Amino acid sequence: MTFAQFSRQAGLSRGDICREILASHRESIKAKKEATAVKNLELIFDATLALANQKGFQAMTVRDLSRATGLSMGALYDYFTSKEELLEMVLSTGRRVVMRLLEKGLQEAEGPVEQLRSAIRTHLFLSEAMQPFFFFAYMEARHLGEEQKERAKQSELATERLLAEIIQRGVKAGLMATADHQMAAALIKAMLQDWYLKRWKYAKRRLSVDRYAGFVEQAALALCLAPGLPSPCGETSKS
Amino acid sequence: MTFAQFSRQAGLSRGDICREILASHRESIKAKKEATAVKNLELIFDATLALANQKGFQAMTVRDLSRATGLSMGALYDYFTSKEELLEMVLSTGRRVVMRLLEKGLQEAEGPVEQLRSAIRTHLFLSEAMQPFFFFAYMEARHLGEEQKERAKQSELATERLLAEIIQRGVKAGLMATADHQMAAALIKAMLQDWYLKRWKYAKRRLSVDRYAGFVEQAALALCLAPGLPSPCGETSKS
DNA sequence: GCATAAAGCGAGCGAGCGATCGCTTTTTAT
DNA sequence: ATAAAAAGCGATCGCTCGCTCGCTTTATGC
Repeated sequence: MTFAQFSRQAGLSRGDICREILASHRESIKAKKEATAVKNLELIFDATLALANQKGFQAMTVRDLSRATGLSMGALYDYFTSKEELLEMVLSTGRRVVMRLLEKGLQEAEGPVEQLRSAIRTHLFLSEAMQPFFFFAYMEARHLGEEQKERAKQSELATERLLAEIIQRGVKAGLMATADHQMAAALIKAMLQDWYLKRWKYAKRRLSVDRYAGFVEQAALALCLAPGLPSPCGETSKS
Repeated sequence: MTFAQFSRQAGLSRGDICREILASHRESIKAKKEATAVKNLELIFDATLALANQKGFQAMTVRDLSRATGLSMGALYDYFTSKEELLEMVLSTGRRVVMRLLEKGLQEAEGPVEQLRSAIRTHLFLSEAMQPFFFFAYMEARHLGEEQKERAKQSELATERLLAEIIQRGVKAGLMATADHQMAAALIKAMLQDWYLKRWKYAKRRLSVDRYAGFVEQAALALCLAPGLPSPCGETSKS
């Protein structure tokens, strides 16, 4: 699977996402006509991600947002009740879309090794297609309230667990060998996240997400398949 | 080398660091007596890192800092001329200390494999000893002015290059095999950074930095020594 | 074409920010 | 004990922020 193939089948247009936001915040959004509401929500969300990723959500002012969208202060507040709610809208909607696509992309592979490859590619392609959102969610998570911050941490742990369980199945099937499947998953996750956190670095090197995915796959398999290396926690591998 | 050994020999007390800050900003700091200045600089820097890592530097107010340090607004401004200068003071001093210790820690290993191990451990132990600073520098880098932001990027690339050069020497010596030493270095760096970025996760698991270092070492060697895997960029390994 | 609803506007509000400075308290030296 | 120097203080300033609301403009239905 390449990124081009993934993009074609994922079908995550901004319009669809904004329609979803509209549906889940119908009562607090003043606009009555769907076409108008979706058009402005697209403007607002694009501008929010662009501005916040450049200078941080706290440093971004609602007046900045007004300038970037072409909407007045008053018009903006027809779509959210406070700046904090805007943050929460972006994050909760994004998280929902990501979770849906991640689970969908994983059901199709069979065998632990293929599942690991699939999980790596799906995660990378998703973070490529929604890079501004992924970066935003990572950097702004600590500015959230306690319950929202907890959800962000749970989201991180959930994707790590997903990787760990694949590796655990691989070990049980005798296809993989690692001293600690949770730790292996954590290291793989760190490599996956580097793609959207260090975009500037990889963009400068003209490295495509397909090639990056290839490297991470190779590294992950070297890590999980490697036999006989001394285990750092005192046990040897289980194979 | 363990973290305990590293801590003993590194000798980076807060007092020493603050004395260094004082020396490099002597003209703009109003306090005349060194003892007083160092004591207050310690208060200010500790509180700044704690507050900024909890809510972000932008969201932290100088009044928060006043409350946390027990110093008045006026007294604080005897130690920096603006909130922005405070940010720059913390980052530039931290960067200087880190660079000095990193280079010092690396001169003592011989042979590419031992140098790679040493680089991994030194980086991890340093980020453990100065975790608040590392986290701060990572998260606040984009709030800096353009020239400071450029220095932060250069710093990131410098440590990556350091790893890449070790791997390149290992390949030339026939001890390592990888399709792309720069990419291998980038992935190792991502694993190193995860330690101070996801502190909450590893703390909850009661994972020591020594054990984490063992895992990363194992992963890095699996990545660099792995023979015969198909290269994702179309060439086979050079060995 | 007109009445009504929907959408959009932006000056203005109070709050809280970074930063200042004339004054008081503490320390030091004689 | 006293004068000078150093350190510490916090009310106050100008400014910008998030947010509001009465008004204008645009779209819709008959």
